[in-house]
Amino acid sequence: MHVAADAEAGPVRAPLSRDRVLRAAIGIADDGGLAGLTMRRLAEVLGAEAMSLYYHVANKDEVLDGIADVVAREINEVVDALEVPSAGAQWKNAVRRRILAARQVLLRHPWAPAVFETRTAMSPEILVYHDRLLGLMRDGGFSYDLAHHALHALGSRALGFSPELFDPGDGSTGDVPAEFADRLPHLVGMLSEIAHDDPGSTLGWCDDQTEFEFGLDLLLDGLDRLRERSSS
Amino acid sequence: MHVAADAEAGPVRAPLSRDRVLRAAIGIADDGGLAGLTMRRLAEVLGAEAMSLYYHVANKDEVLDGIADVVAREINEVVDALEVPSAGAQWKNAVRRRILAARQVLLRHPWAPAVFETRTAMSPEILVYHDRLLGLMRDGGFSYDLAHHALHALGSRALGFSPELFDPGDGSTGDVPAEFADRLPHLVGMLSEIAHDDPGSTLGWCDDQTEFEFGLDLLLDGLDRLRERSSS
DNA sequence: ACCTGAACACCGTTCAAGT
DNA sequence: ACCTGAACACCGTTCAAGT
Repeated sequence: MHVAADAEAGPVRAPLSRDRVLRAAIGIADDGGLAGLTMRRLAEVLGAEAMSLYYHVANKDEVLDGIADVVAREINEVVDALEVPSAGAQWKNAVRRRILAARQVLLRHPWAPAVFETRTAMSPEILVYHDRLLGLMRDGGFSYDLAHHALHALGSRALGFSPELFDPGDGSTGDVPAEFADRLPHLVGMLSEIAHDDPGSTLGWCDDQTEFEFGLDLLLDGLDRLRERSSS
Repeated sequence: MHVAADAEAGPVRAPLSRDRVLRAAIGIADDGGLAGLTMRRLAEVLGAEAMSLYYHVANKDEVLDGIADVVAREINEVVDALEVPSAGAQWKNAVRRRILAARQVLLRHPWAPAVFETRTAMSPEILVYHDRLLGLMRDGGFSYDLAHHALHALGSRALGFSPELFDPGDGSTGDVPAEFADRLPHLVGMLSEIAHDDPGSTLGWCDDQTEFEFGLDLLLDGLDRLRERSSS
């Protein structure tokens, strides 16, 4: 009787924990974006009241710190499984492979770059990630000084993303050529040529992956040249 | 009498306008950062009620679009005053000077990069800025295809900023070396060497301007090499 | 130890109403 | 045409209270 009554009140919800809170938060962000991640919605998904979260997490900022760290751990697990030789001139390929692998993880969590950028405290896992990247550069013969500059130069590209400030070829610029043709001659010229080169695409289509790799290789090639110069 | 009564009610406030709203918004952001920019605070500064703003501006997003565009116009005014030769090999210096001038404007509006990054619609002034940048590359002999890649590779660096995902040398990493020394050997090694090279500074101090220029020159040098290769 | 209800101090925004 | 008061539907968070 008592047992039946308990059952009627619903199955006893698994107790909350910091870990369950963070996993639920990632699920919400993956499904509906960062805007949907509120403390109230988070509690709802967990079958609890919003105020219960504060027993396991200090505030929303700690939730954001936490999910950034979980994603960074996921990245570290993936890149640590990579086995790429990194001695001498091979450093560049090793770093490149690592960064592109990290990028694949981030593509599964499109909200993560925005969270990384708002964090002020360093996630422990992101520190580990950069430490390993530094290690690969050291294998290539980088001084700490050059490696330090390199980390700054790569910036978020080191983690596999590159915030698109504006997409010079997205629809918003492509569909007003007539109006701005005389005021934006080079932009219009560029976009029409891109459309011509790739007639099947919508005007101004850009391949994110191609552009990411172009910028990454530009930086890695430049760094490799500086490495050669400094070691000779 | 009537006049005195009116005077007692306070001087008649200048009427609102879209322009006054945007200027006030920039003032708030300059003084207290983006977090302080709320519709209610904005109205208060203007001596009006929050709801009055909606007669001049559709919503807060339009305020953010607007102040981004005003800053971009300020940048365009500064860089258009530059007179730097850009023909042939001189393109690189012209682009470099332009970008560093844009950066100086952004340093006066530290909140602006964050706003640029959240805008989805392109600001007309930012389109103009990039159109001129494309023009300089064309002067240097770039194909539209290479110039297009170049804009993607530069990303926000074209506008004079580079979001610091993490500062490998800021205080938060510098003051836990003992605890993480074994887990982060390269990071700790790098930071201690930087501290040694610059004993007067706090551990891990980084010169933003120096790092910005390092990354920028790495990209520009790489692009120049591609330009030479393609034109030969 | 873990969870909750009620309440507070904020947001952006709508809508009907004032001049 | 321009501005406002009252109100709505949200936020994150505190605090005293429940088990």
